[in-house]
Amino acid sequence: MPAVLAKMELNGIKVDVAQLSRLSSEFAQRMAQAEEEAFEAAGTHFNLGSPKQIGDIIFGEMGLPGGKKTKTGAWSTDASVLEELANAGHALPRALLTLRQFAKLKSTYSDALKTAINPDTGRVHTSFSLAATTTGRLSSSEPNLQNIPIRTEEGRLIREAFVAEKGHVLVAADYSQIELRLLAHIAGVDALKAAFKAGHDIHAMTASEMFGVPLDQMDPMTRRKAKAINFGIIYGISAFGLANNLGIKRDEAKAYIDSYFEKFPGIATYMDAMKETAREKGYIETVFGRRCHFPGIKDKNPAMRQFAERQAINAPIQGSAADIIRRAMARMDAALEKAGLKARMLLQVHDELVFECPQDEADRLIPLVQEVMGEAALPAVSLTVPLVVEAKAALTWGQAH
DNA sequence: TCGGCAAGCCAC
DNA sequence: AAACGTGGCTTGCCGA
Repeated sequence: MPAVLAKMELNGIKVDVAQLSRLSSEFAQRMAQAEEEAFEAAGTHFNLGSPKQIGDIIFGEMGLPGGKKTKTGAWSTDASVLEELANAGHALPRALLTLRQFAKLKSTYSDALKTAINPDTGRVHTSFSLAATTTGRLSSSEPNLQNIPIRTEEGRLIREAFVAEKGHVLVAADYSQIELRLLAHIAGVDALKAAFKAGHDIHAMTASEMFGVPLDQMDPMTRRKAKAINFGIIYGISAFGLANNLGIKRDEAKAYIDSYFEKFPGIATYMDAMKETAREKGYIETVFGRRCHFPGIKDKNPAMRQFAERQAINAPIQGSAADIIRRAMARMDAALEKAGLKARMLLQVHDELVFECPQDEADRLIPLVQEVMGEAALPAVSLTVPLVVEAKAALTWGQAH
């Protein structure tokens, strides 16, 4: 296994070539159909892959209500813009969304993964960079296996093409809500810590606190709003960003954020503390004391400074999570060997580890992995929230979730 | 033909 | 003035 200073290569993962080929054909057909519908709706032929031409047609010739502009001043034609127009009943934006979806899946995944197969091993070997991110996360490239689709039904088919060797299974083990748990620990938010200790649905609980809806009457939309806010908090939220994300007015977003800070006052204190630390020291620390530096925190440009402030809010959380899973990975091979397991660690996806093992080994592998990952902060740090690791074995990566 | 930027989009 | 964190890949487009 080649290993150089800044990169490491793990074992590689098997992909089902025939399945990828079937998907490429399927996606090509769906693209062709969407192209036909797009040209029909536009009443003219143009380059459907060119955002600029799309903008000219939709907002120029067709005169549909334009929304956002890109930073160069062109009409934005991104998914949120097209989605709004499609929902208003316009055929061209709907066709373009479909076309974009399948073009993405085909070019970036089903086609590219086939060419990434190493002929010697018959497997796909990514490269993990160890020092490429500001927070201490790994990154993955050539090919990137940390952004394999999962959120849509069609995209999930790509993940189903990652398979175990004959007689083996894949085991996916992921930390449940690790960043929110770390936020609760680092910021010392008792209400959040209590919820995690009790094993409650954290987004539902947040929604209940903020909107005064009893847990047993929680509706999906209210929970969704709370979920977006929870993520926003981790990212150094702004009313503008939340409004954009949820498709609501800025006033409404601001009211949500104010309400959140009122219910969980420890959060605002935490955010201010991180900004101040970054300003005074130039860096923040993860729970293990690893430092992340933010030179932009003193920039004369306010936008640069504010960006650095949001980074300083996010980095202790994201960085601590990166530390924890790295500690688990560092201990994993020895733990597997000690337990007499043949399992191999194949991939890391920020809060998830993927293993391959003989079929009859999975029942022993799963509790071991859960223990190593769950205890990974110890003995250096004793977290005040539990770390929960969900793990499942299956024949494909998609089914292991 | 090549490199780089912009736009867009996939993941956590 | 800008506007929610961390990445990588693909296409279109423009200039060398």
